[in-house]
Amino acid sequence: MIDKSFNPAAIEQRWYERWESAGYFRHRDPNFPGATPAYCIQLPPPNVTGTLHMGHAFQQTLMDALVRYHRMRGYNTNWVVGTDHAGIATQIVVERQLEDEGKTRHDLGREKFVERVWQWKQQSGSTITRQMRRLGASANWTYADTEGQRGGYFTMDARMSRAVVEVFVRLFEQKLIYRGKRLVNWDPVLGTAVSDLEVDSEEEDGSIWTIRYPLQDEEGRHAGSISVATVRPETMLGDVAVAVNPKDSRFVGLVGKKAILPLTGRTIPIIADDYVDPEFGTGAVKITPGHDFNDYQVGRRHGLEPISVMTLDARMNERAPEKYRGLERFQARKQVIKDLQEESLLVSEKPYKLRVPRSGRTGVIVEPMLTDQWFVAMESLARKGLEVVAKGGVSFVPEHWTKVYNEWLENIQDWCISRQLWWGHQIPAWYDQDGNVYVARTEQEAREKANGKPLTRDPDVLDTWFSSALVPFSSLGWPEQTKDQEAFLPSSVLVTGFDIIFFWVARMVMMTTHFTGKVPFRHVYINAIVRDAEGEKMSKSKGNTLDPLDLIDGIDFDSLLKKSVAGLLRREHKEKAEKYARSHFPNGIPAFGADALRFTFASLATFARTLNFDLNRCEGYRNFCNKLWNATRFVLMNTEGKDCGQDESRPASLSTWDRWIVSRLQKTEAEVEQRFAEYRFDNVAGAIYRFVWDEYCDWYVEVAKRQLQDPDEAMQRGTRRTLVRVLETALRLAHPIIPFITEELWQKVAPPAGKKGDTIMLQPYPKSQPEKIDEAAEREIATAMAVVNAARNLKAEMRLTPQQRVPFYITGKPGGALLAAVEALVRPSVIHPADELPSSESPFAVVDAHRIMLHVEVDRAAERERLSKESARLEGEIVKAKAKLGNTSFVERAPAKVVEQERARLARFESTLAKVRQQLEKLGA
RNA sequence: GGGUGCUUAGCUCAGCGGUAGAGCGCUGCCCUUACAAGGCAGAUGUCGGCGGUUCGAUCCCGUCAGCACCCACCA
Repeated sequence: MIDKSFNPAAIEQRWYERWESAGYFRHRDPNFPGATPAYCIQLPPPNVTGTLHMGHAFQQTLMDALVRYHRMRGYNTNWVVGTDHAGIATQIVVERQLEDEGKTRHDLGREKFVERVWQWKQQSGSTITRQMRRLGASANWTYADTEGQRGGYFTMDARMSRAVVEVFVRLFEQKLIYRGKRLVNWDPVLGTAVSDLEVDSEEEDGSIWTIRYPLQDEEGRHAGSISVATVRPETMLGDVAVAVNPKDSRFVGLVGKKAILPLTGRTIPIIADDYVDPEFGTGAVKITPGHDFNDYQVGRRHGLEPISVMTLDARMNERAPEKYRGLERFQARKQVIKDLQEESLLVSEKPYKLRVPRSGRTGVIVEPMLTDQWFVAMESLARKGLEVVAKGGVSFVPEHWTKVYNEWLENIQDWCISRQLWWGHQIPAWYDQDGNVYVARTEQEAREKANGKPLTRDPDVLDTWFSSALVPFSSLGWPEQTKDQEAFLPSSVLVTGFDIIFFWVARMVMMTTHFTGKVPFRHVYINAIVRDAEGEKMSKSKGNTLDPLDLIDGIDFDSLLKKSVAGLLRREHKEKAEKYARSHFPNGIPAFGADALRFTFASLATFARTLNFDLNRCEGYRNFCNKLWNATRFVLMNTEGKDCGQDESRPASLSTWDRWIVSRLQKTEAEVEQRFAEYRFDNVAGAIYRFVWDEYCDWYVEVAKRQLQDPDEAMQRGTRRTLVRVLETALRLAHPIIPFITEELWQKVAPPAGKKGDTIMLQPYPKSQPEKIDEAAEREIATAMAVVNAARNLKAEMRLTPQQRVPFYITGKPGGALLAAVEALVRPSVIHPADELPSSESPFAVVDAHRIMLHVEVDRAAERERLSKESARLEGEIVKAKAKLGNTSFVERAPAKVVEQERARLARFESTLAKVRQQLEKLGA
């Protein structure tokens, strides 16, 4: 016999290993005879050196549920998984490690540094894949990376790298990749360009300065001045013009004249451009093409050469006056302001709210910097990306995300893909001494192209997202024509967060369409972002993060506290984290197990865009697992070693209750199927929860207890058969969401249910059989339930304990199912079916055609009060119903069915009221 | 400045034209031979405000308010 209560730790560990080693997760050879349709999901590859967080756990739960569901439905499932080299993120981590040793990457040199990163990858690379396994992810780990860690592909392994090079070369040959000196977002701390998407701009408090630029007439004499407004005074050293709006009458005479750029003595032209808003500031704008994106455009329009006045680490360079050289940009700002003040050229300084662009990685203010970079020309790719979505080849769930996708692609800029980092795919481009570029698959090939000239390779690496964009096909063996590609591209659905629609989803669509002519996936399910119970973003500094593993294994308070403050540097963050832990987890976290965690995630997976993770919900679903466990325990106690009707030749009779639960099961199966198709995991989980708990446990099992005592052997046999078969089906139904407990229990339940198999994982998924839906049984049971509920109400009203057994009277010729339920659930001392209730002061209730009574001595006053309340409620309902039916437009215009329903309601209320009044009279006498 | 989503019971959320729902929490009674991680019963809602469409609106439309997020080059 199984344990008295559910203990996840005892069962989870062993099952995963057995599943994996038995090869159940692997896809089948797509060419095997009688191949079933493919079902494929691409995992958004997590950072190879990262750890599993709640967002991952949530996403992966949904993916695993889909994969398990389809596997059981007979699909050839392939959950393609892997890890990402995460260029910047990983490089930063290793650089921090070096920092602790008092070194920089430059001390090591590129080769040694990259070696060191590989070491780190080796060491921590399997953490996250191990954690995925704890969650129960039935992923196809067989696409092993070069180190054979059984972690799926790695975006920098040989196979994936080959695809990256191939794509780069082809795009270059197609002139969709080009190199050029452009203004790009520059992170001066990392010393690399970043893409537009990697820059976040937040509104911050700053200042706006007005500076006076003296004017010069044709003879070089001073002739008044023009004032400009700026939030970045230090960039004035790189000004090349002052711009005004051509329609601005104030400046009509000035266009074409020269201004003297203060502090430098350079003269710069005054130009006219529509870009200038006459209403804003002074109506005149300093133009600094070397350090501002707008000014860059203005400069190009007017043929003005940009002047870059900063070095790559954001200090003033040799183009700035000597005084400022070497000053860091914000020191330079102070100095510039001071000097302008001294020359009486500073008109004003005012507080100002401005949007400050910061690097997503380092948080440092990004500097627009003129550098040589590689770009992907996006226009034609974006057009294809828009087209496949417009034509329905790819569709978003929920649908409204389509708009976000479209709007980004419609306004797309060229993608800067080069990064001045060391960790990543090095760009396959070589230069000769004259600066000619040779893009090639290998150095050998480049040399041939260069006719043997000495070459040096471009030191830059590619944006991590460049390789990620290729995953849908590179993971399946492209550029080889593989069978996997044939079968699993496009994948069925991509499950991911909205935060990477641009970074990843759109780029996969474009690249995959371009290179394979196929879409990467058919559906994009955008999952909610996981927040804490109060709806706050989870962040380490707030201390409100949860580790999914802690929810599975449990953690005591001290360890939790230690973990939550670990790695926090600032004291206020530590205090905050501690406070959060103390108020939310004063006793730590109990071990809920992976199944409970997964069920919780599924239940919370509505179409809302945020998911507030509530520990209490998790506890509730752990309890659900326990309920399932104990229901199984009960069934096993009553079926093991007994005849459960497997032998069809022996008589087994099925009661209305048996037929009812089977009928309900069919409807639940149908609902689950529909909900899965809609990606409404909350409703999948809800349907299973309600069936198991509210119907099977609360009603069927209770009635079954009585049926098992029935003297009729056939009845007993039928009951055992229903008990065990319905349970066995329910376990299969629930398996995609709660794989561990269902496997454990199924192993025990399958034999008495007449099922054979090594694992529940590969059993067929329950399919609704409409012929087993029994509406008559459902109607009869609905009445039986209503009678039981009414009787329970009466008992509660009279303050009878469950143990007190009193005579039960019922009119209206109750059927066997009803009486069985009353016997099992009301537990009267005796049941009296009768034509009329006995004349008594005992309370009674009316249910459909039945009047029921529990015969006891009553407290007349209390009973009068109860009946008065009931009578008032009924009167209210009658008034409402009459008003509705008295409304001629309702009767004439509402559908006949609705009107009929309303009439029936009214009649029911009236007859019940009459009976209640009668009883009241009796009591009042 | 554009755009999207949200506002329903104390909390977290379903529902979405025809009698307001779930889980958790709360109250009361029960250790009834699967389960106290349980059973039974109970309380709790101007379905954000205002208009409109409709026989009928929590649901559709308009509008306002609040919250959240995304995008954007105004110095």
